[in-house]
This record gives sequence, C-alpha cells and structure tokens, in this order.
Amino acid sequence: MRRLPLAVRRAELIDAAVRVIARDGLAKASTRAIVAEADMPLGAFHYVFRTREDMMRALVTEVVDKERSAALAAFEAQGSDTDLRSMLRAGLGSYLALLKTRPDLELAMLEVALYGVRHDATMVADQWQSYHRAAAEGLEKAAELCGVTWRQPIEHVAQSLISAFDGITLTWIAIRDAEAAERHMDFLADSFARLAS
Amino acid sequence: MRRLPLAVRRAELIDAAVRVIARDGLAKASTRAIVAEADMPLGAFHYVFRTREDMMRALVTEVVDKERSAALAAFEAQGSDTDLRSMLRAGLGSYLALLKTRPDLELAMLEVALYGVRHDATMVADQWQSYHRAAAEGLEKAAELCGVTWRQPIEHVAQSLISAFDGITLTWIAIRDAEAAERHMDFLADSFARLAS
DNA sequence: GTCTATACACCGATAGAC
DNA sequence: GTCTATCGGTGTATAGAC
Repeated sequence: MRRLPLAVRRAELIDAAVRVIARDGLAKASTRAIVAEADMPLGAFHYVFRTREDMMRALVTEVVDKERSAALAAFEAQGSDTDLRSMLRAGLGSYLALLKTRPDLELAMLEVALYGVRHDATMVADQWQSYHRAAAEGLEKAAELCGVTWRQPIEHVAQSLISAFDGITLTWIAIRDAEAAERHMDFLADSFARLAS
Repeated sequence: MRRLPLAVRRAELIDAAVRVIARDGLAKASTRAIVAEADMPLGAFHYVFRTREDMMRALVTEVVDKERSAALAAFEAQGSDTDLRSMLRAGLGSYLALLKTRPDLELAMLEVALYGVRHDATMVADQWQSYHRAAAEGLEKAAELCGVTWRQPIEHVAQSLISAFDGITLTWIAIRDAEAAERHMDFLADSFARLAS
C-alpha cells in the first residue's frame, strides 16, 4: 500500500524501537509494540528484518553508536581561549546536559548495551573501542587548542575518559543528583587536566 | 512435602533467581526458570511471593545491596603501614579482582539495578545512597590509618568514588580490558589521594 | 500446606489471501 | 509487495485436588 523503500521502513522501525525502549523499557519492546509505534502492520517487521534479534543487532551497532558519538561530540572542543581544565569541564558539562534532557534515552542505550553483552559481547567491545578512538580524537584536539601535550599515551587517557563517562552515566541513571554530578565533573576535569603539561 | 519454613523457601528462591539471571540474563529469568533452578514446583513461587514483581523488588533491596557491600568491603582498609594512594589502589584492585572472578554476577546486578530504575526509581536511589554511606566510612577509615584528612566533605569524595566504581564496572562489562582497567585505577588512586592532605 | 493442572494473555514467526 | 489471520510456544497467575 505505502510502497516505501526498504531502507526507509528499516530506519522507521529502528526509530520506533528506540522510542518504545526509551518509554517502556527493553522488556516491553516486542515486535508488536514496535510496529504499533511505527504505525505499520506486524508483517512489515519480518519483511524488513528476518528476526527480532536481527533488528536488535542493527539497533546496537547503529543507534548506540550514534548516540554515544553525539555525547562525545558534545564533549568536543568549543572556544579556544581557555585552559585545558575548563575545556574538559565544559565538555563534561554538556554531556550532563544531554543526560538531564533525555535520561530515558540513556537508560534505553544502557539496556540495549547490556542486551548486546549477553548476545554478542564482541560487538559491544568493538563499539566501546570506537568510543575510545573518538575520545582520543577529542582529547588530541583539546590539547592542540590549549597548546599542551598529554604526558601519557592518548589512548590510555581516552580509555580512562570513557570509563569516567560510563560512571557519570550509570550514577546519574541511578540517583540523578545534579549537584553531586557537577562536583564529580569538577574533580574529573582537574584530574584529567593534570595528565597534560 | 518438604515443609520448609517460608523464610527458607524465600531465600532459596531469591538465590536461584540470582543464579538464573547471572547465567542466562534477566530476560530469561521467568518464574518457571527460577523454580526449576530451585528444584521446586511452580506453585511454590506464588506461595512465597504474590507476584514476580514482588520477588524482583525483594531481590533488588536484598541482593544488590549485599553484593555492592561486598565490593566496598573489599575496598576497605587492609594493612596500615602504607600511604593513602597505595591503600586506595589496593582497594580498587580487589574490586577488579571481584569483577574478574564473577563478571556474570556483576552483569546480573546491573540488569537488576536497571530493572529497579524502571519499576521503582526511589528504591534504587536509596540503594545508591547506602553505597555512599559505606564508601564514606571506608574513606574515613583509610584516612585515619594514613594519618591524613580529606580536604573536601567526605560525602562528596564518597559520591565521586561510587561514580568511579560505576565506571569501572560498566567499562569492564563492556570490554573486559584488564590492562586498561589497571591503568585507570592507577589514575583514580592518584586523583583521589590528591583530595587528602 | 503443597502441588498439579489449567486459564488466559502475549510472544515471535509464518502461511496464504489479496 | 503488502497485510491479515493464525500457529506453536511461553509467560504469569490461579483454581482446585490431595
């Protein structure tokens, strides 16, 4: 009836799936709930994806990656005329802003990531590796702008930064204490800035 | 037939539920799977718990708390004749040892915590607050043993420490990179030690 | 008090009408 | 190509036998 290209249907279904997971949780994201959200008949699902697991796999690689990249993009360098500590702090702050506006989405991403660990641990590990690369690029650019250099291999700093992001995310989802998060980010900005000279 | 006290059955069911979740994931932890693991008939489940959600609620408060307390206990002060940095590093290291030996269990705890956020966010927030208190006690004892004092309110340091733990946990579950984890803990021990004088 | 049998909703997936 | 109707299986929960 609607005659949409397969790629469009696919994107709409993944989009609908993310909305359902964010609103109701991964456990409630049945194929029926997803097609209802996308306003499609049930048959359309298995016309696009062979199985539900196929869709979840696509969702993990495409959406979780996009989401985290957006977070790291927010982290990336803005104005140049500041010191490294302030720049790091601003990046962390804009990530917290993202957490505040869409906590449901971050919770969804976390549920999906844990699903990925259960079903294809390698896929999730690769995903995190790509965060490391993105973080390393951001850290390099920040150091350039501030005219400093990292005293440790930038990959190692990037790994610690991702772990710090992971902590901020999980802690925020658990207790949503804005003041504690701000203080913790002050601490992190100080600590990371000390790794450069 | 077996005539066990209700409390014993209850404990056995929760224990079986944790094993199932650790082994197969929260999504597979149906009432049937749990009673099979506990070697009980299905009826026993609803004799002890009114609904599955009732059991999950009990599991969140009792088990997740116990698990995290064990982690923080591992963190707590051991030998006295060292500096604060080494003591913090040792504590973090013993938590990583716990992650290494039972990654399935930590993944299970994380799944359960996210379930809790979806179904009773207050309960999870209270849980994290109790971690904060436990962490604060550990930090106080560590500072005493080293003859130093924290330059910031110990509650704030504890909040950051828990967030660091959260990050270590999530990162480990995602990529299980032991070397990166060790390096990150070196960085954390340095950074936290700087908060005392 | 304990367990079996079963009710009933919903799941993923597909066959077959159009 | 698209959608409806339905299958087989599993979920939670309970009624009723013992």
